[in-house]
Amino acid sequence: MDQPGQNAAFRKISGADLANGMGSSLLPGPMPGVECSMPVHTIATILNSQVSLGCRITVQGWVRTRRDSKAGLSFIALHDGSCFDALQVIAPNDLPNYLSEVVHLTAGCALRVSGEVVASSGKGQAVELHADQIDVAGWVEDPETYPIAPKPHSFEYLRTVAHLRPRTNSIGAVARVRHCLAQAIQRFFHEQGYLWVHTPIITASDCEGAGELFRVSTLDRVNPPRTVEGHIDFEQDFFGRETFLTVSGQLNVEAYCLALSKVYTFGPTFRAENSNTSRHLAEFWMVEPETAFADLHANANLAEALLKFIFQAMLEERADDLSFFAQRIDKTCIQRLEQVVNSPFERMAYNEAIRILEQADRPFEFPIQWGMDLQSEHERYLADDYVGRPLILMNYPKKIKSFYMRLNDDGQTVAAMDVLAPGIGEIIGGSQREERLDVLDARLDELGMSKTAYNWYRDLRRYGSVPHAGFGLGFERTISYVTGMSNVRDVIPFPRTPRSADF
RNA sequence: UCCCCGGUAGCUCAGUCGGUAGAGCAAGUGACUGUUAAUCACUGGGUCCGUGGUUCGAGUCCGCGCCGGGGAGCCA
Repeated sequence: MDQPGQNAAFRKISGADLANGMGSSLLPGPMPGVECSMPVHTIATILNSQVSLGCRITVQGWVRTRRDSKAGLSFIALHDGSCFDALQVIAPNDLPNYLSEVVHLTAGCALRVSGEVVASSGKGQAVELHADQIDVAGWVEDPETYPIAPKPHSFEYLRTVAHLRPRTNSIGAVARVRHCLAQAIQRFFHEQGYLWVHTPIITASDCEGAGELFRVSTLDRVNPPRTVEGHIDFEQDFFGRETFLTVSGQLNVEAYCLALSKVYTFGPTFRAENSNTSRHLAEFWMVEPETAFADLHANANLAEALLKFIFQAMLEERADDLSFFAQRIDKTCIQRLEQVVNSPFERMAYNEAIRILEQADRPFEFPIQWGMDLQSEHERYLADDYVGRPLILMNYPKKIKSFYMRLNDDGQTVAAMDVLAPGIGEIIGGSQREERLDVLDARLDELGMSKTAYNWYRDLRRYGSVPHAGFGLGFERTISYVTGMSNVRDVIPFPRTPRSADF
């Protein structure tokens, strides 16, 4: 109802706000100089009973389905993305545009609807909106070829219409889950006293060792400048040297770690690997905390606490979307999250893992041998079958791990760790870093890597070096694990993979 | 990049022995209905991924290419 004072509880909306997509926000408090006749509500607030029955309100969104009844009304399922469920709008046939517009609405049409919130006399919902005004903001020009029909689509097909797939139940739910997880990650680190460090996207380091790099260049592609030897002369490139998109913020964030103690990065990373699997993207997001005065065990504890915190947030904040995933995508996804939150992660040394694999009553394609890198089949056996919950594997042979990982006293293993999630595999890879300059240099020499290229990194070991540790959490793999969506291409808005950068 | 499988209506798929195209859903129209994956009837809808070949004749068989899926490697 338009009682004085009620509007004040909600931010008033202007046309400019609507154009900016702010119309459905529910920020409290008035905005000076902005006038509007009626508050605009998100569907979430209505379905959460935050709006009293009898209130006259406006909602805005897109039609999911329309059903007509000869009782003199139509039912419109209206969706605005604020929650999983659609709002049922009752459109009585005495609306002035009922015959001319309402009965022709199809999936995807954009509407502004005003009316009264009433108790539903149907079964599927508690409340509905009895419309007294329906404005069609945008029609679907050819309903027959509208790519998102009100029916199940394959995810493979939806990738070909990535600009419209967020209108589906699944991808919309993924978007809310992704946001919720991102917020929970930031909240966790903030509450733990970690600083978010914005490490560079462009890097000159061509041997971070984590994968193939994308080159960043402004040189003429057809006739690039050449050196006298005939090589491309990157001296004339934008940065005066060869540069790439980063594959990891780790080395840079270590510098801030050794000044601010507790730091993390959260941003996109890029790998030009020709990987064609359900777990790899050329552009993906990664969370990389780095903690000073921390050893591998503190690092593992942080990884476990982080995952438990964000999964708990999921259970509390996105129950609607989770129940959809449990119903349609992966029956076990909710109990899996509850189990992870409530039970300790298993910790296991690489040596022990090898012993267990040797004794497994199952043949492996790759025979078990100390010193080998664990294959997918081995990780799967350990995490899925032997342990059955998240598993932290630690202390791998140095030969299969990166140069910056701290050498253990046995001289054979390094303080590395992988967190393996059942059904997904590795979602976290991390280590305690080598803080001793002489040991680090020996490793660089051993691997034939240039010490001068790493001078600034070596400086950190020269000036007030301390033990420190960190890890990388694959954000898309985490979303996959939470939702049961089996392909990471379906948990990032616009996936980039080999031979595919559409949209 | 390697191995295996697939590409037919807007979508999901069937298509026998090589003989010229089918279903469900979606869409349109109508009937019915406080409906909710509504139901029922009718109607429209096809570059059978592309290309070359075999054949009297190719959705079907063969070569090459492109795209997609599953697995592997790389990794997060």
